[in-house]
Amino acid sequence: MDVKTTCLGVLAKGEASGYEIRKHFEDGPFSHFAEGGFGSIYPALNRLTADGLIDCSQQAQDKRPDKKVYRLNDRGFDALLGALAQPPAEDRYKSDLLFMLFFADHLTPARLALLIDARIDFYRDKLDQMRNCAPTEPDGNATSDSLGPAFVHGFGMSVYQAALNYLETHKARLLDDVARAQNADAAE
Amino acid sequence: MDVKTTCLGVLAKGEASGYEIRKHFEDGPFSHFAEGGFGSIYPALNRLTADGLIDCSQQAQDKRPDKKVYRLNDRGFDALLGALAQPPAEDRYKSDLLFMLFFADHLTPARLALLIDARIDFYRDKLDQMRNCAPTEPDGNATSDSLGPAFVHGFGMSVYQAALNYLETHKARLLDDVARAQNADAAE
DNA sequence: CGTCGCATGTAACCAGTTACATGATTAA
DNA sequence: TTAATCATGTAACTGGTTACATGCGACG
Repeated sequence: MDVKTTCLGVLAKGEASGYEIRKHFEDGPFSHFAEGGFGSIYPALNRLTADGLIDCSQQAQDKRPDKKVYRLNDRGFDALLGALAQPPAEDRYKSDLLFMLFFADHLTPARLALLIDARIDFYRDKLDQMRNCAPTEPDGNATSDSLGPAFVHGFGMSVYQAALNYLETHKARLLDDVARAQNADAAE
Repeated sequence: MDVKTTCLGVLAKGEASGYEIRKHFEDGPFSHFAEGGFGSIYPALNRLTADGLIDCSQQAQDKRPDKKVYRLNDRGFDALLGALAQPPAEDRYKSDLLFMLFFADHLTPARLALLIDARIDFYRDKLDQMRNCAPTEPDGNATSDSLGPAFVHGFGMSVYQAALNYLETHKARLLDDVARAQNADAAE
C-alpha cells in the first residue's frame, strides 16, 4: 500500500489539493496509520492523473501558484476497491523512543524523564486533537460512510490512551529503579 | 535510527550472528519496535565490522556456511551511547488494515470479519508469546540491565492488549452497522 | 523582522525490500 | 515430498526522504 493508494483513499472522502492531502496525513483522520510528505504526494498525484484515476481542476489564485484540486473518478474508485480487496500487509511500527528506553540503564534519570515527558505530552495533545475531530456527527446519527472512520478513530484513541496510561503509571518507578541501580554501581 | 544502530543495540545485549539478530527483530524483545530483513542486516554487519565497531569470530560448521558471531567492542558501545544521546525521531506507524477498515462501508461484512478476526488472532498470539519471554527474572530480582527491557516489554503488552480489547468489543457492532447500512442501500 | 501557513514542484540521495543463489537437516 | 530451520550473502529495484527552488500574506 503505497502513497498513491493512500491518496486515492483520501480523495474518496472528498476532493482535495496535494497540500490538503498532506494535512490529512499529518492531522486528519488518516494521521495515525498513514504518512507521506510533499516529495511523495505531488509525484503520486501526477502519476494518478496520468493513469486516469483522478481528475484535476486548476484554480487560479492571486499571487500564489494555481491550486490544483483533485477528484477521484470511477476508474480511481475501482482502483481503490481493488486495493481494498488485496490481503493487507502487516502493520509496521518503528520507535526510536522504545529503542532508547530499552537501554534505560545507560541513560541518566534526567534524560529518561525528558524523553518520557515529551512523549506523554505528545499523546495528550494527540488525544485532545482526536477528541475534537470525531467522525460521528454530533447528533449521533452515523452515516454509512462514517462507520469505518469512527471505528478506526476509536481504535487509535484506545491505543494512544493505553500508551499514555502506561507511561504515566510506570514512569516514576522506572526513574526510581534506574537511579537506585546507578547509585549502587557508583558505590561499588 | 537505521539498521546499523539497531544491530548495535542487539549486540549490546550479547553476541549474535546475523541470523540470530534477525530472529530478535522477528520474535525477540526488539520485535515490536524494530525491524530488518537479511538484506539489510548482513550488509549492516559488514559495514560495522569495517568501521571497527564490532568484532567477528568465524565458527566453522559442518555442511553449513561458517557461522559468524559478532560482538560489540568499546568503540561500538560508544557509538550506541552516541545514538542514545540523539533526539529520537518520531514513531512511525503504518497500517494497511486500518486503512481498509476506514472504508468499511465498501467491504462486505464477511470480509470485515475475516480481516478483524485475523488481527485478533495475531494480537492473541503476540501477547502469548510476550508473556512467555518477560525480561524480568522469575524470582522478581530485576537486574539493572533488565529495567529498560521490562519497561518496554510492559509498554508493548499494554498497547497490544488495548488494541485486542478494542477489536473484540467493537467488532460485532461494526459488522452489524455495516450490514444494516448496506441492506438499506440495497432497498433504495 | 522572523517564521508560519499557503501552494507546488524537482532532483539527488539513501535505506531498505525483494528476488536470487546455495545447500544440508529435520519434522510433518 | 514439502516446508521449515539453519546460514550467509549479492544485485537490482523501489519507494520515500531530504534538500532545494519560488514567493506572497498574515501574525507576533
